[in-house]
Amino acid sequence: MVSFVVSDGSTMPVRPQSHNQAQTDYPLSKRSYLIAMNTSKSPANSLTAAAIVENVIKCKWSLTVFRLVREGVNRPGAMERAVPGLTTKVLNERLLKFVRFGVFERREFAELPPRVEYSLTAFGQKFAGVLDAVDSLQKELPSTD
Amino acid sequence: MVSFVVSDGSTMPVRPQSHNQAQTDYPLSKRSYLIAMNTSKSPANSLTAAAIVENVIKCKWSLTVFRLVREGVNRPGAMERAVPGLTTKVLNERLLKFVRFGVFERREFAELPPRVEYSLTAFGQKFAGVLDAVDSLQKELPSTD
DNA sequence: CCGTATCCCATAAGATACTG
DNA sequence: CAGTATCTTATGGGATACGG
Repeated sequence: MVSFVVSDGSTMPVRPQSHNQAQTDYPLSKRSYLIAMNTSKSPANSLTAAAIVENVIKCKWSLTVFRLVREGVNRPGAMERAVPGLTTKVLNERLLKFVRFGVFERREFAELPPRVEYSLTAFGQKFAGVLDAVDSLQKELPSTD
Repeated sequence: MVSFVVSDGSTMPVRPQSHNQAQTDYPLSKRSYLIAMNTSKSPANSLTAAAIVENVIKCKWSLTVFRLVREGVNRPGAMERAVPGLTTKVLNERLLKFVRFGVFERREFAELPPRVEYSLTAFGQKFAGVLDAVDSLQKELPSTD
């Protein structure tokens, strides 16, 4: 009977599985699961969408900031005031990332006091599609009642 | 003329803006941007979809692991082998989170050597809609050629 | 108002070893 | 094979202060 060597030197008997596939027989090669997941600094056009979403979203506040801008709360000060807990530092980190990845656009007005507004780029509009998918997920959740 | 006090005690003259809105006049109240963003440990049914996505996605490997399972690479060993750089520890952390949030289902077979398979739950299928949105984003990216 | 810099703590994550 | 534990390093993020 086939046996399986355990780390301590002992063996475990092997009951063949249905298809009894060898350990090399897996449906998927390593492929390119990684190629995009890099946290590189390069702009959007050298990354996959998945990588952009990861880079941009994997932060506690990313979705919040995105929604704010999308809904018109587009001045840093307003955003900070609208969301208790959101700090200047983190907000700016997110804004920079969104801008760097071509999701947000930054417009500065030559006024005093200074005024800056962020808005979605054309690509950012598409990006919103992801959030819409998230929202539609909501409907699938068991009711919280 | 109205002036604006700078931190050093000096003042900056203020040129009124188009609508010259007061600083309290912002389009959005604080609302519930936060309510869902908690990193609570509770299962899916007490969280919003956005929170689930954040909790589950805000990891370097989450999207990768999700795709693996979705495409049928559903045994931990296979996943680890399929993705260079993915470690046991991180993989298990992600698998546990996915299971806890009801995205993955874990099936254990009473065999030797032990076999475990993960698969998408019904909710997980819906979750995939988010990834589809990500993939469709890909088409909107400037060509990398 | 907008943005940057620092210091400090919490969490993420890679490497490694080990149990069932 | 599947999973847990531990240790160390890297990164995230909150608070605060400051400069344009």
